Amino acid sequence: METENKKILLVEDDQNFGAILKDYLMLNDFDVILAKNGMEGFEKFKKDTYDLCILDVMMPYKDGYTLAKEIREKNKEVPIIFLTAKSMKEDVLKGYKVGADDYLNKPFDSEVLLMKIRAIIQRKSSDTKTDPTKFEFQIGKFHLNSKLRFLTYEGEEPIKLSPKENELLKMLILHENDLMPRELALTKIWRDDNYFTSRSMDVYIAKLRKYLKIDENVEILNIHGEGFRLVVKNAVPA
Amino acid sequence: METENKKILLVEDDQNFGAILKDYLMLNDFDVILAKNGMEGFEKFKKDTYDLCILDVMMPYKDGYTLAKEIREKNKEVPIIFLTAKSMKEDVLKGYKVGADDYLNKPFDSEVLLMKIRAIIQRKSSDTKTDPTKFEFQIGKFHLNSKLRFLTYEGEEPIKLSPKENELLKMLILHENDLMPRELALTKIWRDDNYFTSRSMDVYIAKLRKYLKIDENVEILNIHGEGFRLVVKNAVPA
DNA sequence: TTATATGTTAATGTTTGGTTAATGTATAAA
DNA sequence: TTTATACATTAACCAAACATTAACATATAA
Repeated sequence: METENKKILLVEDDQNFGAILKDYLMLNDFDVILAKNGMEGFEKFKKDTYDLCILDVMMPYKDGYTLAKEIREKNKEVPIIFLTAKSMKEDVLKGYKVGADDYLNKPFDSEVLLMKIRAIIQRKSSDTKTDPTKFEFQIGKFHLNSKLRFLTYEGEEPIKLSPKENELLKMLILHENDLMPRELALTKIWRDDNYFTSRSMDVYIAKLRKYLKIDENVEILNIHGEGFRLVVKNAVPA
Repeated sequence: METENKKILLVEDDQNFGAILKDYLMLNDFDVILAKNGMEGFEKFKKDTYDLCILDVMMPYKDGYTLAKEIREKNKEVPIIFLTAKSMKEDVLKGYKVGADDYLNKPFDSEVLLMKIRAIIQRKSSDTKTDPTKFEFQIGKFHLNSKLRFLTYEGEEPIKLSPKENELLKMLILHENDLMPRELALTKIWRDDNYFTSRSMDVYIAKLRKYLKIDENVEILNIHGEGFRLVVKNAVPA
């Protein structure tokens, strides 16, 4: 659908390698801006907002750590991954001190990089999600208005949700693709955690599953002994 | 590089042996502070910060376990290695319960000690690993999400892990290419060490091996009487 | 060799979850 | 006061997930 691709700032002085990596990432549905040194990287960083920065450590003019420090002054949130040929521990540590989110030694497996990128982006974007004033949510093709307690799907009739159904679904959405711990829902929504409230919650999960069944891309999974997880499979790109 | 040497607190009542060991460690680029009994050891521990403690178990005034307990009250992180002439199981267990990271029977091979020291220090201080908030791990081409409890490999369907499978695999990964002592897993994960929990653990090792079989570069080896070792062969360049 | 440790699969036991229906409870309409 | 209603809880039954134990084969160390 219309979901924007995540934007990555890639700073890499090896032009050859940089270009290959850029192409690879773009093939995997990221928007990539490539800078060929630290100076240029910082200029480009200031001119736009990014979901992730991938910085080579060893670069002329300005190394990756210095650049990272400058980036951190402007933005404390944006995830940073360092690429380095060194595997020496001191360097890794230095990176984390500067605020790295992860570290990758060259040569690296491109699959690994992709997974790290996805994991990091997901992690970051899910902790910025907790705005208590927000009451409208999109989940796959569903739309939840948690103030009016309506769940709508495409052209279908809106489904009216009971207070408990509503709160539970909202909490699941706030933890989209992540674990919503059983205990959390019970203490926040049921205000008690015992055998019966727990069974009650299971009954509500069943109700929600019934509502969500019309969209096969949305489902509530159980993580045995831990809680539930609302997963939304990727909407297929056009 | 300018990296500071790692600082080790060595507590050993046999003055002769203590001095030799101290020299040996210093020759290998560690800073070593030697204390000749538990009391003195604790005093020295309080006065400085250390990267590792090596404690003899049998000492006058205050034995190694008691000292370890005191150290743990002050500092839950610092790695501890016990040295002991005894190889009795109860003692080993007692050590792990007190929070030991490893165990070494006298007489021991000094090379072995060195390796253990290096492995432990790296494990602990490459701090992302100790960070309890970290739940994603890369192991060869596998990726473990220990929060959602699944193991993915390349494009394959994620494998769902049970709580025990998950914890055991995580512990193996934290000791990657190094020994994961049997007793450590049993005391931390099974919270008990007896014939049956030990057999149970073997069953879980078999399960994990089955999952990991798809990648021939990753395997779990047994070290007879000691524990297991997760080895990862050559990471392939991109 | 002999005792002990491990590998592995299957059987058994236990806990947790999925689901539907019955029951309880409050509120407001008839 | 009844009755309808919306909602929540409890009950009951079954299935799935998980953990342990058993059983037997094999390996290792002394």
